[in-house]
Amino acid sequence: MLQVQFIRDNKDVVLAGLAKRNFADAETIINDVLQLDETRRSTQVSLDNVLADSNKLSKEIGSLFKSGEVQKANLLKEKTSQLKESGKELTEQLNNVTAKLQDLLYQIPNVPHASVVAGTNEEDNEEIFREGTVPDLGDKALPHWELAKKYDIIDFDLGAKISGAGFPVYKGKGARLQRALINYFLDKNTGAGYNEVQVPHLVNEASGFGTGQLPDKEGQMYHVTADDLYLIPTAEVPITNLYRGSLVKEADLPITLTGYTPCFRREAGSYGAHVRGLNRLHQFDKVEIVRVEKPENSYEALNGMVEHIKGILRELKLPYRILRLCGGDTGFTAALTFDFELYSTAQERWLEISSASNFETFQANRLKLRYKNSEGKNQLAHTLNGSSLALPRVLAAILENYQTADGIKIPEVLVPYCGFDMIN
RNA sequence: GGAGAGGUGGCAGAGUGGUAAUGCAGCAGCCUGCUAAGCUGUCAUCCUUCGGGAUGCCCGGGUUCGAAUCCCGGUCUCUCCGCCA
Repeated sequence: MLQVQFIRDNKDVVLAGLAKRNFADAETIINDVLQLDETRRSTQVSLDNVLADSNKLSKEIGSLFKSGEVQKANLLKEKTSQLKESGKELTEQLNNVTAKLQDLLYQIPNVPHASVVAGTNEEDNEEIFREGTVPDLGDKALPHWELAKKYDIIDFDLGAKISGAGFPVYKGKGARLQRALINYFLDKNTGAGYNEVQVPHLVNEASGFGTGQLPDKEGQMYHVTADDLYLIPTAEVPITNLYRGSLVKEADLPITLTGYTPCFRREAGSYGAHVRGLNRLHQFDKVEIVRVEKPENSYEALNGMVEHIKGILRELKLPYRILRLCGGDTGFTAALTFDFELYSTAQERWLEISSASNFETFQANRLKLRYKNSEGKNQLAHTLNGSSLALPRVLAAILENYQTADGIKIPEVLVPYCGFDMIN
């Protein structure tokens, strides 16, 4: 959520930023926000004055009672009723205007970073880096869902039986490879200084609000209505919310965390060939990294995260590219996002496997995540996160890119984690 | 699931109807020479015409001239019992 003060002071910047996202009616909404803010402030001044008068009277009445002047006190009491009335009215007005303002603020996405280009969808994203070689598999290359069947390592039908489509069952070496990937990713992250955490997979409403999944992405999360909890769509939610409402010491920054969780997404509205196999699931595993940073360090930190993820993909020897998302494709809460995509040789398409973002103060403002700066003042921190990595598509890419006539080779770095070097 | 206790600033911790003590930590300044201490101010949020004003004691209502304090509802934590991996 943007800060009203920021909008007030940087209206042009905000409008220009929202334009890069093709955010409809930006001008109207921003003007409404400013208008409501003004009304809010003037209403508050009026209310404050009424309350001040009322407080003054109360004090007088109090001291009159103390000195035994009951009659005078009772006379003053009558005067308070009118103040009470207008106080009530003004309070109602204030609540009203504040709620409206809040509603509007919740609808405004983050202002993109200066480096983000305008654009409407993924076609406008900029490729900024590419590395690794695409293996030549000839025309006998199988897509991962066929490989999974051939070697009996992932069973989509079984998953469909016990849960539904999009809930695969990993078996044998497939299950072991999953576990290997999780451990490998976590080791890479902790090796880079991230502190490992294990967090709940169900979160309350406040947490959903804190990181921005609620209210607008309500339909994407599984909602356990009996207890009013949500299954997490990403570890970002519980991990970032660890610091909701916190005032951290400057010396404790940066806070760097990593955690493995399953992720649950309803993916309402998804269909077609692009959701086959592991491409899009309702439940998948992911290892996440999260950082809380001082504002002046957050972009350097984002670059550090990008470099870190690059390192992992290099070790896995998978062909990948990095995109800087355009305004229209950048998530609601992010200011700058880099997507990592692996090349799926058999499907001949790029698969997103990581997204690293800087949210600046957008989440922190909702989370009330502040730190005491060097002047002793409380200041909103910057939050960042990235996947390192999302498992299913990495697995898909490994299966497809490492397939041979004899079976699927295991990438070297994963062999110690798997305990085997071939799936056949 | 049943019973009880509790939720006060960054932290600790008073306050049971008259308008949030105190300590520690942080920040600024002053002073002092001895392993850092002392003193002063500041130290939640909003508004402000920069004089101040308002709000704030888990959340939402209510009673009252006046609520951290009393009442009702909710929520969370802790303890005990029950159930149980």
